[in-house]
Amino acid sequence: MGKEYEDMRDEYCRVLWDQAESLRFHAHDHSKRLVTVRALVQIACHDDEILTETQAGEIRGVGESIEKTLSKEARHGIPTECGRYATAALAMLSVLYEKKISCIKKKEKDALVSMGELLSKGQSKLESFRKFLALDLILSSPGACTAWAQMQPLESKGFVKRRQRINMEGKLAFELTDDGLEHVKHLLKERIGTGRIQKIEAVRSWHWQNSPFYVIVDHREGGGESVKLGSLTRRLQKEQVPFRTAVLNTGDYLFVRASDNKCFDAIVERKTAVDLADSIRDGRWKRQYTNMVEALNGQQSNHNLDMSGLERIVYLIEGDLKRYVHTQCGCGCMGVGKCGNPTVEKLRQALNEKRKISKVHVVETNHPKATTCWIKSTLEEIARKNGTPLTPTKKRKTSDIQDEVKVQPATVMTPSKKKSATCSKVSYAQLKVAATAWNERDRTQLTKLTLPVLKELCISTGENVSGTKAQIVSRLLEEPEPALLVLRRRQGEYIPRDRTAGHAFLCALDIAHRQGSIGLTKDDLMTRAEELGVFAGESLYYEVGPLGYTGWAVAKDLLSKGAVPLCKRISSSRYALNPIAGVDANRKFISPGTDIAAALHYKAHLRKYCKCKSPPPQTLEATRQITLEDILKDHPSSSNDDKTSTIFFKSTPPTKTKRKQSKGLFDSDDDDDIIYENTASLLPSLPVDDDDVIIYEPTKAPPSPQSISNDSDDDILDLTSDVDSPNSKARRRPPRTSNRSCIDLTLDDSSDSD
DNA sequence: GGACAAGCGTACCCAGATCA
DNA sequence: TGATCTGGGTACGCTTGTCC
Repeated sequence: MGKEYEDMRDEYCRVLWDQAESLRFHAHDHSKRLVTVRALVQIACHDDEILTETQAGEIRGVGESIEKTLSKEARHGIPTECGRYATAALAMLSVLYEKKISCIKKKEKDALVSMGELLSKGQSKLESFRKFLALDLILSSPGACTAWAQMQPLESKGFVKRRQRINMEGKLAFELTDDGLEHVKHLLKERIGTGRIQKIEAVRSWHWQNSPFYVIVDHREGGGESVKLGSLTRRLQKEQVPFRTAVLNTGDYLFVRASDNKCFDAIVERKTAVDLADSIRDGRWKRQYTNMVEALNGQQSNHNLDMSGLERIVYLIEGDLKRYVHTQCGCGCMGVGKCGNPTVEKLRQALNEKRKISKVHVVETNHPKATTCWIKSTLEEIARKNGTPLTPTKKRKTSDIQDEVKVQPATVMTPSKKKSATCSKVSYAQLKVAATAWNERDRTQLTKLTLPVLKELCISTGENVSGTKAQIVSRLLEEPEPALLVLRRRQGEYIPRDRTAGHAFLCALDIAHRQGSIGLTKDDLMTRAEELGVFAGESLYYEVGPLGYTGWAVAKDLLSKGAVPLCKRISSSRYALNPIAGVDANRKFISPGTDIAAALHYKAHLRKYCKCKSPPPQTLEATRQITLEDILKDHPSSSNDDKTSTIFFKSTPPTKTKRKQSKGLFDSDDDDDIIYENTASLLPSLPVDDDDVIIYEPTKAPPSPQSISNDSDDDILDLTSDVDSPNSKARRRPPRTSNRSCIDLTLDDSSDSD
């Protein structure tokens, strides 16, 4: 039996409420108080149990200082009053929820609750020692009431809408939004006080006896408080990933075949940002690496496990390093996690050093959820490659059911937005003929095909299906897209269209990223994107209307669209690719912006849009073009067991990828491989025949980077390049905002004007 | 089976409002 | 004052139905 823990959400909210109250009397603490209340509401509305301050600290809006307050002030064993809520946020949501439900039942449209009613009813649902101030006091001084202050974050979260109603008490009325309704339904039921402590058991295993493959989790990960109390094991359980915990000498996770205890694919070391900094500081980083190398070489064993199937080491880095920079010491050390720890730059340097090593992969995720999804997809892929797909719906043992908290039903894989992608009317045989003609670049054969077949082929290869037959055939004869872009489109995730401003920005950022820049300013990005020639319009600076169009409007989409935005602002004035992977609403793994940008940039070179001389290396998994095998394997009627359009994430061992040359175990590779090595293992790959060797046939081989240019890493954009551009008409010279020339593109970031 | 048009959805872009 | 946010318009691409 695992140790029992306590859900601390209510207690943390009490602590933050008290802190917000104490800040009420100091005008200069106003913003600090707002932050505290916002954090309080975030914790109050959090879906899952929060067992530790570390877990609380993972929540958006809960920073380091609040985390510290929680660890100092929170006490265990305080039950919430029976039938009451510990926070005003939940009490008010409960009032609005009841009103909304009654309106839905009565088929009334207006579910508004007046401010006065909200206060009085909310008070009755709140723990007895908490009070809303009187309505007139709140109206005269809205910030005075900490209970009422919790309404604003609820509005910001989109749970509640505020309306002006002159005839209602307080002249304001509130309504639960549809989003809010969906979210609070279970939350309110679960969080109402029972007068006793809710105990939660640490999850130690799930269904591993019944599965052909399972994950072994180091028991310190599975149950250790310092590493977030097995939040990951509960997530594994939620995702129906079979696992058990055990003491591992090396690594945190292993993928094991049940029949013979053989480990497959990777030995995984998970590190949070702070843990990474700590381990570098105290020497564990080197020690653990040496141990893992020995394990990989068969010089070390873990209990009865057969380690011969291990092919690589994976570092799973969880969380944004920058978020944990310690500034409170005031000494200027800027250490991650605590004073004296290495800085973000040092950590990045350490990770980049690991990326240079073949057989070592660094995967960055933004959240334990993304980490879980990576583990799940890797295990699925291992099982699939070894001919025994996971069957998570096997009959459960009673003991397992007892161990369970709440297991969500198996998530349905994201269906394609396009109907035709999943509801193919084209038979496998027809598609095979079409794909073969496509593979051989045979225009005559392609022209003989029917339009539906050609359109199906377009979908499989990621091309648009519109246009006449001749247009479609011509489109299909272009260089194939990188497989990663085809996958992302099918996931319904945002990709800027070809030759738009967004496409150009990502190409420019890709170059900067590979040159080691820590980000580009708006001006710099505009200038570089313009000079690439990727943008099909006259100019990104084209002046239209009183304000003048700068093409910059699309930047907001790059920063916001999709489950994992492609870009991020790294400071108030600098933009960079998002290096961190994540998951979408259906818990499918989403590749990071760095990979998508590399794929788009590579495509721009394949199709001769881009004039630069620094194309992404052909050796990257992100630039792997879609192949005949990919298309056929993905057809619902292919021989594959999986009849859906599910695309697994292949964990391609370096020895089997199309690397030009492997210099041997743990030797540094060419610099070309450095940047993208990190997520190569994550990149999706349509199931491939036989032994997964990816071979480009000479007839369809993409132009090598060398053929496009024989550049070195520090090459510059050669705008005198004789690459034929379809957009070869004279381009308007962008208005210069600085003295930067194209040569500036080679400058390292330190030289960037800001 | 192919071509075409209408209707619809989405990405892109514009322009005014708001924020820092 | 410059940057960002946001709502609305436009163009493009996709789906579906119809006609040849």
